[in-house]
Amino acid sequence: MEQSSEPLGERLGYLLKHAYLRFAEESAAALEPYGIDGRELAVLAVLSAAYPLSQLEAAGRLGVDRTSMVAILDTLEAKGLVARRRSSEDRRKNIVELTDEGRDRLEKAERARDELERRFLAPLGEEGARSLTRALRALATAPEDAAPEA
Amino acid sequence: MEQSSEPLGERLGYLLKHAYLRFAEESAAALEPYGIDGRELAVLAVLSAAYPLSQLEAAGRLGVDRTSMVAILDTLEAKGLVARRRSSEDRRKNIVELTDEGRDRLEKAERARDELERRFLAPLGEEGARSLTRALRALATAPEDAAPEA
DNA sequence: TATTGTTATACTCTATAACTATA
DNA sequence: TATAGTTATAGAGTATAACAATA
Repeated sequence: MEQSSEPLGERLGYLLKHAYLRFAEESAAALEPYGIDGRELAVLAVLSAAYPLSQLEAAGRLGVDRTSMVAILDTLEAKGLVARRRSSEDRRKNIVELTDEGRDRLEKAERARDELERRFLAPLGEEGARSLTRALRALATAPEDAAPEA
Repeated sequence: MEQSSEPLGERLGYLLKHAYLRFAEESAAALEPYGIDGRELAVLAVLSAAYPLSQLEAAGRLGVDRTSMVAILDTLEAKGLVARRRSSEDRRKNIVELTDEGRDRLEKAERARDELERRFLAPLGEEGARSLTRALRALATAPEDAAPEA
């Protein structure tokens, strides 16, 4: 008597997890030459905004909590890619800014990430890649949070 | 000067991770009434095969290592859903089988998982859901591993 | 010697609580 | 009192090494 369910490798949970894990693996490899990981790259990108951000603001935009942000910034600061300075307006706040090297690293690593995304999605074809991104966007956000697009 | 990269919420890594996390969250909620998690359900499903499996064989089919399998089976055995017995042919091996209650639980939890998958993918429509599954299947397996379908 | 199950250990990620300095 | 940054701690999850029984 065979089980009625599909093979394990077809289950949605398995597929989502392994698609993510495989991307994470390739992402680590693609960013390795730049000495940062995906999370650090996201922080650098956030900090490249038009106006300077505090640690808490940066954390809020990335959906990480402030204690994690401390650790990430410690690492990035040790690498010389960001600099903290006390806000003169509110001395509780740290303003975090990219160093020149941080800006340079961001630009190069972003190119590598972009190239990786293209390579990773290549097997799907152009229309398939667009369709996947659209679907993931719909699924990644809980229905309650979903803001109707303008 | 605005950054050239897309918003963080559009990055492939972010989308894959959060789509997975959201499914994992809903999956936990959907299975909660049955007293098992997704991993335990997968083990039960594997053990419902036509012929009995050893711990190592079960671990191999799920891609978990044998030390993790020990812990999962400890839990499932404590819940009365599986039973271990020494193989009489090779006394190093544990044959693991579903109990009657395990079989019953598997059936009910599988229905809940199936229902969850449908509900989770509903926003995509029927064709969108099929297309996503197809894409994830292509991405979840590394190109080298990809076996051409018969 | 190699394999199966087991235990112990370590390492990463993340979440929580508590401390400090400032407001 | 509340907020921003920090530190310490604990909890999942996973990987590695070593051990006992058996082959």
